[in-house]
Amino acid sequence: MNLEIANIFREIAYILEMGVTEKDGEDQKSKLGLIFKIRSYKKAADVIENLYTEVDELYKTEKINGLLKLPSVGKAIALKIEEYVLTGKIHYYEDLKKVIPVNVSELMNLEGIGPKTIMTLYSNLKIQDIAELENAARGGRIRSIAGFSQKREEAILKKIQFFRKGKERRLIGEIYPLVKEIESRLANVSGIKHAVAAGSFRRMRETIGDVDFLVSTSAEGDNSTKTRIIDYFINMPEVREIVGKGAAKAFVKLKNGMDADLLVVPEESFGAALQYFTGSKEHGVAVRKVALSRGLKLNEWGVFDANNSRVAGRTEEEVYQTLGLDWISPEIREDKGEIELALRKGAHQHSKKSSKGRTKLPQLIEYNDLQGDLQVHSNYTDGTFSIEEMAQNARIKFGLKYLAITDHTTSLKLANGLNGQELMDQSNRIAEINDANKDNGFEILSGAEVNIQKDGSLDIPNNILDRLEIVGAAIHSNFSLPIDVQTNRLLEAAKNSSVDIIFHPTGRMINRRDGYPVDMIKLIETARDTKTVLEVDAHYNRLDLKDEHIRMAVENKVNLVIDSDAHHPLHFAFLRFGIGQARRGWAEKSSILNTLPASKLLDSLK
DNA sequence: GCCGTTTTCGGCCCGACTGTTTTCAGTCG
Repeated sequence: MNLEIANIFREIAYILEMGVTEKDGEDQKSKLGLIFKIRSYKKAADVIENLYTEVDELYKTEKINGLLKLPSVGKAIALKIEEYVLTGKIHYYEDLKKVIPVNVSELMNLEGIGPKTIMTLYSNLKIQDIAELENAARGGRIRSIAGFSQKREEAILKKIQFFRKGKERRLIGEIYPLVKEIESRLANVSGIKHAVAAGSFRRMRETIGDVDFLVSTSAEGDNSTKTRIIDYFINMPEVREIVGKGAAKAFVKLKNGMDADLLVVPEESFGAALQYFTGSKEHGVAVRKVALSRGLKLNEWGVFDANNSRVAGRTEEEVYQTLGLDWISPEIREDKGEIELALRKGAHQHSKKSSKGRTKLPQLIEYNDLQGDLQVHSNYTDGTFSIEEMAQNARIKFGLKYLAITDHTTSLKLANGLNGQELMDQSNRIAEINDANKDNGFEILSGAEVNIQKDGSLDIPNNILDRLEIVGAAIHSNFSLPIDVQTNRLLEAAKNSSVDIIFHPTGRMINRRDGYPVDMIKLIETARDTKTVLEVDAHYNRLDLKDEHIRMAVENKVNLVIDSDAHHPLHFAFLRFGIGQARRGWAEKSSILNTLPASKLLDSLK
């Protein structure tokens, strides 16, 4: 429901935007009014898309007043939401569609095509969607429109190609090594002082659309240095195509299909540029508003006072501080309450953005806070290495103090799941290994990743499970049951006295499948009441829980763990992505049990 | 169309690049 409404509001905004400059007769003032009306619809769309609760639920309990409490939702938009909830339609939108029957949302997917271009294409050639645009371009009809050239026509065909290929966002784990490699190479180019991959990469988002490299140079005004840096960037071996370049910027397409940008700034602007290019867009907009409210202006070159002289910009800390804000970790820069909490006392009070009783920014878990890993697989099942090899790598290469071997259980035939007797044998083997390595300060815990069956029962009896130290339960089958049945399976598992942790609670695979439907509020409440731990699976194609669920769990005082789900010794590196995910969910060290030493961790389980 | 310890009117985030209608509108992040 929320996504449908958000899409309608966004489409309304685009259609209004298509007509803005057409109103020649109208004065500048009403034109401006329309621009801000458009912005209002877009803002409302963003808010509704990101809501925790469905608007029809909200409407059911609080009627129109509930809608009006949402930020960027006023009377006109609330009435339209109400209309959609009650009738499934918004007649204002239907009417606009009658006048301009164009699939704007689809055409907007083409890079470089915006509302104005879409309007021109429609009024000249009656083009309504990408298929018709492609036909017109192939037939050479685009170039006949005033202001369009053959070059533009070819560019459009190219953009359609890119769209067709699927501009899928990359999983952060897939591109992490390459981005880090480019980042460190840039840092070593002479003339560059700092080099950072900013954007969603720095915010540790699950998926990355493009990478923004930011570098600073001490040689201010020295254009030859900047040119040399830009030349270095566009000539890197990873570059397939140069999309564009200016005096201080360059855009390229990498051989792996990903877009990458470079921005070169002087050292005294580095902090402001880093703030700007880290985003998110919403966070940046909100921070610039804070600047305005204090009579300052913020852009990528610095913070400027009323006389337009720079008062900050060298470091990010300095930028935030000058605006009266505490420095905010990149992972939570989403304008979801962090700015209100970062405001130093005295400023603001009434905000529609809630942060559930918080008065300060969270002290996020740090990237070196984990002491152990509680979901690790060995060659007893579908892992590729022995228990000893996994343990040795965790200890020596990744600095961990303990891990739990949690191989699959019997009903997971694909993974050669262990039965009760085999689990006991493995547990004895683990005891032997621990005995033989008493002095290395590392402990292997016995465990299992038990299957939750269709009715919520487990495929290993409790009297066996109770002899293991870590029991994780997970769903691996029957994904398409309805939400109430699926949720009940998980609730039954959580209520099981032998189950310590629910592994990868939603079962999703990013970019591949959505996961089974779960009533996450019920699961979180049950986890809280039964002292069951929820896992943040750190494998970059899972990252399960999602950030908003982590935040809900933390607010409800549910304990979490971050596990690599390692099937190979190198997979312990995935823990970084799980920590990033936990940080994006506002998790503090105290919420994550495997930041504790093994003995205290075991004491904290049910 | 939304918003408000400068509140019911008059504001609303900002700059770079592109292509071309050579002075700026359109698009993007």
